[in-house]
Amino acid sequence: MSVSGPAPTVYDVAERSGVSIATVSRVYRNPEAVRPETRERVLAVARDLGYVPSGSARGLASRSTGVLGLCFPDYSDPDVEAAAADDDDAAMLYSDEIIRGMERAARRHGYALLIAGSLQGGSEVAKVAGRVDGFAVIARTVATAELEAIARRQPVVMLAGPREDVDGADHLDHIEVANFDGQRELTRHLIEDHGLRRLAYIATGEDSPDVQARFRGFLAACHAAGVEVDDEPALRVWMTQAEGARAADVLCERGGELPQAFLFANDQMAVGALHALERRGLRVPDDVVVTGFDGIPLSRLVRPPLTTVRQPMLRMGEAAVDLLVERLSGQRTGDPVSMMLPVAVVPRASCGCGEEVAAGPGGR
Amino acid sequence: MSVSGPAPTVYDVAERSGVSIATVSRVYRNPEAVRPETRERVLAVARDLGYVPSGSARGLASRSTGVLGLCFPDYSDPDVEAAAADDDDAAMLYSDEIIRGMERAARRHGYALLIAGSLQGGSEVAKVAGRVDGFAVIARTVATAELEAIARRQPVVMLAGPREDVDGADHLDHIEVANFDGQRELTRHLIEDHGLRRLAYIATGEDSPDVQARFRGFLAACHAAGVEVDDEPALRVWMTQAEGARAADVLCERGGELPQAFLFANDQMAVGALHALERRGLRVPDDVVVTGFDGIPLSRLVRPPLTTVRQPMLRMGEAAVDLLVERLSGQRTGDPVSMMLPVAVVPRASCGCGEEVAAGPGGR
DNA sequence: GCGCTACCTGTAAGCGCATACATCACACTG
DNA sequence: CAGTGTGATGTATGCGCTTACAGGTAGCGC
Repeated sequence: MSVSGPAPTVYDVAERSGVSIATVSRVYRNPEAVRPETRERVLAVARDLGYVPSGSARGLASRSTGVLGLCFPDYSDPDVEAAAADDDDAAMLYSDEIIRGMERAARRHGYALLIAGSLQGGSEVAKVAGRVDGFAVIARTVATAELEAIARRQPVVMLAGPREDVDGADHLDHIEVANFDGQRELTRHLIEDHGLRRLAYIATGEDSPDVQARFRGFLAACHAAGVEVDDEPALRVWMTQAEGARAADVLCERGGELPQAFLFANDQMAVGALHALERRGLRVPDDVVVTGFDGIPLSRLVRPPLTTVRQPMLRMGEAAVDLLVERLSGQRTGDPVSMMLPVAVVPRASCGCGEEVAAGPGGR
Repeated sequence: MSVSGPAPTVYDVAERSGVSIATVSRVYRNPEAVRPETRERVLAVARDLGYVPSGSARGLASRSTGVLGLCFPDYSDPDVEAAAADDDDAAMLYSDEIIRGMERAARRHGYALLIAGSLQGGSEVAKVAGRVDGFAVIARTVATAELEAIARRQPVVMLAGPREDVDGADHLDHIEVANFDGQRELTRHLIEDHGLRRLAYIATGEDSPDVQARFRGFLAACHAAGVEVDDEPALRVWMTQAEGARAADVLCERGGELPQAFLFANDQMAVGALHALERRGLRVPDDVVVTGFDGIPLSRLVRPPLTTVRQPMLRMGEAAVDLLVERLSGQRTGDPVSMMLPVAVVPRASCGCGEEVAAGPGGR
């Protein structure tokens, strides 16, 4: 009933099917090179021995693993019991979407995906780097210097984060999202198309480069339109729904004129604010406009549907795999590339735009 | 700029730091066994050589990889371009949550996670099985016979699916969710606490064992309460929002008395139905009660908040890792276990229950 | 000063597979 | 019938590391 003895190897299969280990190996790696009847015989033996080729041995011998990797940060509560019970946390994360994008793309290219999160920049990199042919790292998960050293010997692509992070890194490919452009465009939309001028930007406490870029995009649009704004966000809170609700409360109770619009640095906060405003009896968008950033699925489902900027996270995962595969296949060998994925402003009811996008789930 | 030569090995590090390869190895595997100054010297050399131990070689030599695996089905549109643009599909999937649960739990135990999806039961199992110390498989991804053969040599746990699937499998551990109990309990709630008797169950087209169990739970509750129902679901549609909306429309237009409640086999369909009913001017829960199943995050965010049954997907991932680790550490060696995770009915406004749970995101 | 122990380091033998190369059988060609 | 090519298989080596086991050195008590 329990695990029975050591796993069978090529030697076992070879012996029992009366061939050499080379032939067994060929049955798996290069089946056409083996006579059909031999092949069948070997496979039959393998099957009833429960033989599975050792990935480690194969990796060693062939100098490639057939696996791509991803290192991502996990900011979650270390106490997983709590995290599991936490609704807010159960929403789809940034990284989940990248994982899915990468896994699908990797599979298309015949690779599997090895993932390893890290809490405080632990050295899971080494664990990953050593067992994959190439890997992606979400920005700020691993020190750039360490990555650069590894990237000298194996393809590495950095995801998100600003380009400056990879300046001076001669080997890191880089993919980022047009945070700046997206927030600027959304802000421009509010100013020009909706005629708003009193705007409050709510950023996050962590100094995420992405959030910084978004805020700069916001500033740029304001300056371009001659709208007065502070050089600092109106508020900084954590990027959760609860905190977004709190932010809305704070801004409402802060003296002076109520802003015409709350621009949140992500959707989660914006959704929280929507609820807080509803409780206060303020109507969105009539009394105040609310916008988010990310384009998470529920941004479309809240009432009113949330105007936001859609980030192509799945695409980012795919693009990462593409870059890695290009390097691995030798199609590309030169200097590192730095690509920027476009984002799309998604105007919905929370900024006063038509209901057409909010019509419902049927409207694909 | 490009990848420069072969990766450095223990030999390179050993040579340049004037020690033997055994010492280099010990620096990584058993640092206390090496004199501190030696250790530092080796690490320094390793660092500036960009040395990373080869996972394959280590795996071969030590007969363990430090990696756990997960095989899951991916029903998504093979055309990823389309899938990426598809909102419905961008919702958090079943598997995403399991992946996250497993990754976190694996990390706590010092393992990384290797994931491989499969479209039509391709043999990604072999790819995974060969490179991990143990792995989990979501039901119906891989033929049970094949799994059983592998499970003779390495811990394997089957996730979800009915217990019958692992009957006769002497080596497969098994984790399932109390689908039957959950749906029965929810149904009982509608019948007894809300006094409803005309219930319509909407199942899915695929004959998922989980959905079947849910339907049986529904039937059991009806029979127990003496409520008349067909032996077949009122309708079978795909498990998407769009299809849920369509289902609601069909049921509304079907002649005869309108059911008092629509019980959907999952949340996605129920959310779709909510929108469809709103369009038709029907009020939930006053005109008709709607319930879902799964407890996905957006079930709490739609209006009205959706009564549902919460499935502990993160827990399932954790439990899978726990089982694997127990086997690997030799803490457990006997017959396979089959555990059932409890679910919780979450009564919310869509069945007429209090608004307290729907108060907002702040209410943790 | 001797033997003993404790600690550190080196030696060497694989781990299971891929693969270049050698071998062999078997047509075919001329 | 020797000569030559072709396809199937075997032989042998090494991939980079872990890990007994075997030294070697220094400290200790007597």
